[in-house]
Amino acid sequence: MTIPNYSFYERDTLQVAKDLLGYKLLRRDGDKILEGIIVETEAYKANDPACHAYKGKTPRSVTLFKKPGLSYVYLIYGMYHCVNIVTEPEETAGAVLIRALEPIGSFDNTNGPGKLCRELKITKELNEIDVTNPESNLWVEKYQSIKSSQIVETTRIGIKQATDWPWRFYIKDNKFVSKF
DNA sequence: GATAAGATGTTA
DNA sequence: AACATCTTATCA
Repeated sequence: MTIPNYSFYERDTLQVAKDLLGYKLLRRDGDKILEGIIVETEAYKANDPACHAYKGKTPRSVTLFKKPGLSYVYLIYGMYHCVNIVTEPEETAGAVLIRALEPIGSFDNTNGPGKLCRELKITKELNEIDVTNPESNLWVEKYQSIKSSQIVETTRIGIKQATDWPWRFYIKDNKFVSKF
C-alpha cells in the first residue's frame, strides 16, 4: 500500500494520466471511507485550448498552476462537480481529470465525472487538497499496475476544443468506463 | 452589472 | 435530441 508522492505528479500530464489507471481514489466521509479504482482519465495541459488554464490564471484555474499532487474540484453546468489532480511542476498548468471509477464496497454509479463526485460527496470544499497525504479527506493510493497493452488511448469527451487529441485513457474492457 | 458558454447527466 | 441550472469569464 504505497502512496504516490510529489514527484509522481510533477511529471508530464499524459504520463501521469496513464499511470493513474489502476490506482485507488479514497475519500474519508466521517468515519467511513469510500474508495474506487481509477479506470478512466483525461489529460489537460497549458497549451491545450480545452484546458481551463489555457488563457492564463483566473480565480478558478489558479489551482492548476500550483503544486502537483493537489486536487482541483470545480462545478460544471451549475450542477455537477469534477475532480482533477494537478500535475507538472509548480507554475506550469496541468491536470488529470478523473472520469470514472470501478467502485469498491457499497457504493455504485461512478461511470462519469459528475456521477462519481456525487457518490463520493466531492464538492468545492475538497478543492486544493493534498492527495499525497493519507491524513487528507481525499487521497490516492497505488493499487494495481496496468500493462500498457491494457490501456486504450483515444479522444476526449464533452469538450468543443481540440477534440481530436488522443488524451483520454481507460482500461480495456472495463465495464465501469463512461459511455461514449 | 449583464451575458454567453460550459471537461454533464437524465429523460423522452 | 432536449433540457435542467448556475458558476465563471469576459466585456461594458
